[in-house]
Amino acid sequence: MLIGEYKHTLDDKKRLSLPVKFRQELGKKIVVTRGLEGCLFVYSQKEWNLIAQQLGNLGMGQQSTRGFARFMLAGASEVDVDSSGRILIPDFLKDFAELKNKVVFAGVQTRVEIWNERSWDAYTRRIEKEADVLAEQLGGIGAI
Amino acid sequence: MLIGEYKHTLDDKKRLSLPVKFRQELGKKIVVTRGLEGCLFVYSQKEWNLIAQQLGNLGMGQQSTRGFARFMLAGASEVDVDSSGRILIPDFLKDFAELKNKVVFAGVQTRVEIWNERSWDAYTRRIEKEADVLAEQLGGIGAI
DNA sequence: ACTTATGTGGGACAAAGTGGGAAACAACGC
DNA sequence: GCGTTGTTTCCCACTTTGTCCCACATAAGT
Repeated sequence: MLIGEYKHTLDDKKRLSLPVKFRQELGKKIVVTRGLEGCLFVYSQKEWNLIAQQLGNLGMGQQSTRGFARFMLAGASEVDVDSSGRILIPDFLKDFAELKNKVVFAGVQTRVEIWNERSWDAYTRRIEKEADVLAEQLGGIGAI
Repeated sequence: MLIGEYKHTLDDKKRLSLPVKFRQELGKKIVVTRGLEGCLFVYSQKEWNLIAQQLGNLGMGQQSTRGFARFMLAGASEVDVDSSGRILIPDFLKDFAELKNKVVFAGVQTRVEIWNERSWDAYTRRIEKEADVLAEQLGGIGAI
């Protein structure tokens, strides 16, 4: 399971080293795509196949699902992990997520998210405040 | 069942020894996550899997559950217990809970909580004052 | 008082993360 | 065609952090 939070640096050559804890589970070929709330989603090849299949199953019927499928599929990029555990972030994804020198990796079970540091800090601060309320709601379904 | 209160020290290397009474029940691999009221939650691998599964079942459709899943999952860290019964607290969790040199372990049935000493003292003092009121509320449902 | 268990500290070593240079490659102008 | 420029890829090296191991101190039990 992919969990945890790590701060890494995106260097001038657009290289980004993956946290060691994620390397084994992600494998040598991974998929990076546009995510929600302005971050990037990272999947292992295997997980990506499942996601792609589910997006395909949504069908062509509705405009909104077509849009979401395009968002995820067209925004996807297959990248190799190099010998020192680093990946190259394509320009359009770097721009999309507004990645600067400092980025945050966040493991969320089946995927890893890549955030611009400032956005992540702002997001977590907001969620922290809401966490108590959310916990109460979820408590009702026995989650905690 | 995990019960009791223990004061331990977090050293310069961010090492923290677990109270002996908790070691057996928690096992060799444990999970530390962001908790509520500014403390950390500690679960055994087994307990954590139950929680992670329920969080996974929430799906990534809704914004609020996505937020809470990120809070709990990205806020989590799987840590090993070393040969002398110590764990390493990641930086972001140390910052989150504002842990200083002295911390408090509190056993709460299925989980252990880790508190900054001052927050714990303040929290318990507050709860003590409210205890009689809380007891009345709980008395109404036959708990006490 | 002696032995055992527990909590704490420090030093040595290994590994992770990061930066920079050299080689390979393509695009461009002269 | 040739050289220049800029980009990409690979490899090496440095710095910091994490990990392991051992030692000491205090407390508890015999």
